[in-house]
Amino acid sequence: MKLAQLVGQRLKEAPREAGTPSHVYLLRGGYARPVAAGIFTLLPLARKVTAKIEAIIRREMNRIGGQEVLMPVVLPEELWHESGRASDVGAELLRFRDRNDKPMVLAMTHEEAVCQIARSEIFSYRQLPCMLYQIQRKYRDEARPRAGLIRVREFSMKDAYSFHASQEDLEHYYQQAHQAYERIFQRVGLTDVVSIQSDTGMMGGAVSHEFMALASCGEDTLLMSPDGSYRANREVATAAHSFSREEPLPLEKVHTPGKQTIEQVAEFLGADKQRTGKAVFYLDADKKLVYAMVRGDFEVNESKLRKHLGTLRLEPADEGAIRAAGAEPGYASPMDIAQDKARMVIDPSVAESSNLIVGANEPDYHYRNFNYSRDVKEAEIADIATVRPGDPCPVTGEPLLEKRGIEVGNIFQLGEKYSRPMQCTYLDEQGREKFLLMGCYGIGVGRTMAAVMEQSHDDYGPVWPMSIAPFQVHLCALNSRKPEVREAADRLYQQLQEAEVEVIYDDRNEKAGFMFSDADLIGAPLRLVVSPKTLAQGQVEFKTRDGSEKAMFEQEQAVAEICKRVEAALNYST
RNA sequence: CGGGACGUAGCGCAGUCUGGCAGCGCGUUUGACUGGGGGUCAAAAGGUCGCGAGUUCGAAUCUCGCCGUCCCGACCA
Repeated sequence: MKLAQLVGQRLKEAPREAGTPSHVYLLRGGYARPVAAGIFTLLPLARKVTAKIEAIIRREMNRIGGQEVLMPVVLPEELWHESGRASDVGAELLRFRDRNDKPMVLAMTHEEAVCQIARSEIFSYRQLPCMLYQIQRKYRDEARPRAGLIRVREFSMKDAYSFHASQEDLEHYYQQAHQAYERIFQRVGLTDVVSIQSDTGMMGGAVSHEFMALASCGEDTLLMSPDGSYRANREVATAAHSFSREEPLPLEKVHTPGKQTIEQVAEFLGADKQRTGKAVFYLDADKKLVYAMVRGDFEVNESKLRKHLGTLRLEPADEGAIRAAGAEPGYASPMDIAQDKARMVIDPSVAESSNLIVGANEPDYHYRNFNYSRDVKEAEIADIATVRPGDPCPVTGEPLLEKRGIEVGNIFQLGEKYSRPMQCTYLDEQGREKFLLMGCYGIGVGRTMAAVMEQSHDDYGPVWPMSIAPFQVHLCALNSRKPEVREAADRLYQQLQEAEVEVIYDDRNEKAGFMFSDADLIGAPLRLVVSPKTLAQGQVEFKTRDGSEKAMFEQEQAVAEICKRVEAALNYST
């Protein structure tokens, strides 16, 4: 391919909307163009990269017995009613009607569709286990797309679904999938990927892991022990706190005029925030009030709370709802909540501490010396506190580190979550009808490309690993109007093509710096430069994009060297 | 959905406060020179100033409404 004909202009300056490195280089390098918020066209460079990522995914899915299928993007909404998710998910699911006024949706994932196949095609334990996968587009009507291809509304995803006759078999396969994912991310060149415990969220199921590419622009927050033995999404992370108990002192009502926040109360009473209790009110999916309480120096973790409550939605409660349960906003007391009007969930940081300052349930008053076991009759105790960096690791006890990550993949043990409502059954050896046990496994393709860019770039552009580079070699002919340069470069171009090396050839009559800048933005791992200077020595210049190597070769040697390196880099073995 | 910023040529921006010919740099086209990190000179093409109303002799500029994009938060397999 000649660079002059490559569609996708390189830009000297980044468009204003681009913030993160991958977003900047996707736009500057001519990889992708925005069509609407969170909706992109992939230009040839990006499509070459994603095609290579997809090929790697296919190989690894096939290796663990995957069978590729292709399910539709447009699905009847009734399928989503069958699974029960039509009412669980909100506006992210784009719903519309077809010409016959039939309610339809754009698939945001394909559990329902694959269940429909499973129940019509899988009848016997003899067919199990099996796994179906596809690489297909998904649409999620995200409230806030961001960071280029990292969070988009329409995207390409590899999604896989496995079916099993037993929990043991599901768990065994889950391990295989986990290993396949590690191979995939290694092969695409992601250097910092960790699998972490995660929230199952709307997918449901018992066990799940997220694969996180560590990157500062990542939107997920991870907590890790320094030795890496504990890794969890902040949504589920726990800490091994120890709380000190003291002899309970008598309750004492104190005047705290106008002091509503923890900061104000603690400062006014000259106490540490650790000596206070913080009340936070929510409304669950049924609009029932939830009273959540953590120690004053903690924050309520809504993911953990949601999971504990078994609800998919939580919203902050307004003052009216709080008052309706007999609580005073700003001065809420855990002792005066009408039990039938609110669910009270108390974090161990409160339940296991002594003599805390809490609200007195009337304006401008707090209590000192609140003790959960003495002062509260009925409440649920659950870990609902957000873990902070520095908190003690639940495994090693060391201070936890906080990192940011891009979720490039995830795997779930779904069990019967979908097979039961959708009636996906098979007959076991005894002829009994049973529900299929399912696992599901996703990888975001475009997001993976962006994550590689985030992890592998310099000030001039992406530095692609050979395995997914849009081109393997960038050939520059400097001063190409000189016949000897053109002749030598043309010959190199031809030889490389004949050797089936993927080469981008820049024979434009441009200044060296201009051409090098374009080459940096395209990011091919190897570069050859032909110029009057190199030809004076009968040679061409060889460079690696990462700057680690530079050498002069005779032409034939150069071709041989390139072939050798391309082959070596792609010859992946496990 | 809450808060903030922005919308003028393909990209980056000035002009808007204080109404009066639509500008600059880069990129693109043509030619010459140049030749190892976005070069120089000359010429050229390229605009419903986000959209719609209104005020005015006159609106990119003032007023009202709408749309879009980005950032922070909420939300999110």
